[in-house]
Amino acid sequence: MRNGGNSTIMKAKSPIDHRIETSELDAADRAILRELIADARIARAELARRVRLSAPAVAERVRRLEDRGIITGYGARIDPRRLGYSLSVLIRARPSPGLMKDMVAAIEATPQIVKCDRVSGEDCFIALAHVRDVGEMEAVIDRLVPFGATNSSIIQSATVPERTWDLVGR
Amino acid sequence: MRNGGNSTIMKAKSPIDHRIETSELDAADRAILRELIADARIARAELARRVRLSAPAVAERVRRLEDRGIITGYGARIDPRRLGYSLSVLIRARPSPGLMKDMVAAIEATPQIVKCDRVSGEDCFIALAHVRDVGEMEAVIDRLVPFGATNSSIIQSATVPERTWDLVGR
DNA sequence: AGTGAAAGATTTCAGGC
DNA sequence: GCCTGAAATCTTTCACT
Repeated sequence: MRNGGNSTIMKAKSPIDHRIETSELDAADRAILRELIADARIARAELARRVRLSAPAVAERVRRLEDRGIITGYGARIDPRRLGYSLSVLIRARPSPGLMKDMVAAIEATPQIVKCDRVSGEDCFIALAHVRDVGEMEAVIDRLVPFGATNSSIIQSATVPERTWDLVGR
Repeated sequence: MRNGGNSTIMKAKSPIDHRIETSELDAADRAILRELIADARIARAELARRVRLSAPAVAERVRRLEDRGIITGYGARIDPRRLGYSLSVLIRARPSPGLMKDMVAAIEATPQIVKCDRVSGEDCFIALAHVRDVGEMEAVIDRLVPFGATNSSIIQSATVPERTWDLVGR
């Protein structure tokens, strides 16, 4: 036991200090996760160098992270702007009584909506749509309007641009 | 010119039918994008088989998609639940007059917030936070409260679970 | 631009600690 | 659970179409 001995489960001190402790993961696993979140296509050999293990050891750990469901997959990140989608919109939606199903169907049938969460609170859904222009935005919204109230916010910039790795901790 | 000849730029017919045409991208590029969005770690050789090109041709196309800024990177997808973050929360926030900077600082300093967009409309920010429990959620919200109004929605499920590939079209 | 083949890396599989 | 070393596979480069 060389690296895995100290399954560091730190105790939180203040409510906010819940230390982003990743139960069951040792420092090597966390390092691997951080590297793979930042660059999924890194070579195993290079990854091994960075976390100071051998290539087979890293491969085995990655496999276990996948098996345990911690890593769910690997994806290319694309820039919707470069594909001609110059506007990104967050749409909050609350279906009218009895029209929930229809609104869900409309959301699913609208390809510009690339993600939609069901949420608690005053809204029911929060959807993310990428559209080519204001006209297309209007068209997307008009698809939902028959089934309830909507509230749209155009995304102006990313104040915090994706930093999932912070969840992993050191 | 064998595959790249017909840069299919289809004309949209109805506002919603903006056919998700990916200007300048031919069918092979789009197929490559879809495959890489779905699985970034696919071997070039396998990718080549699927889009029916040779490995060097695919490698060259991928390189150009990266250079053109269409592919911005590759990342491992992780499941926050499996890391102990059992609650995901969308927090809308509107800073009080003059406290915008402070609120941004608070957002940036809160690692549970893994993403935050500046938006138009009645809110200013929409942040995504992963927290371990209700107590930690409260702690995160309490960090923002001094600087303005907030409105939290717990994510219950994913009505549409990430389908960026739909932007790419066929 | 794409193909096919060769050289260089990488990943995987043994066996041992 | 990890390491070293060898075999299989993949990636990259280069000459040619």
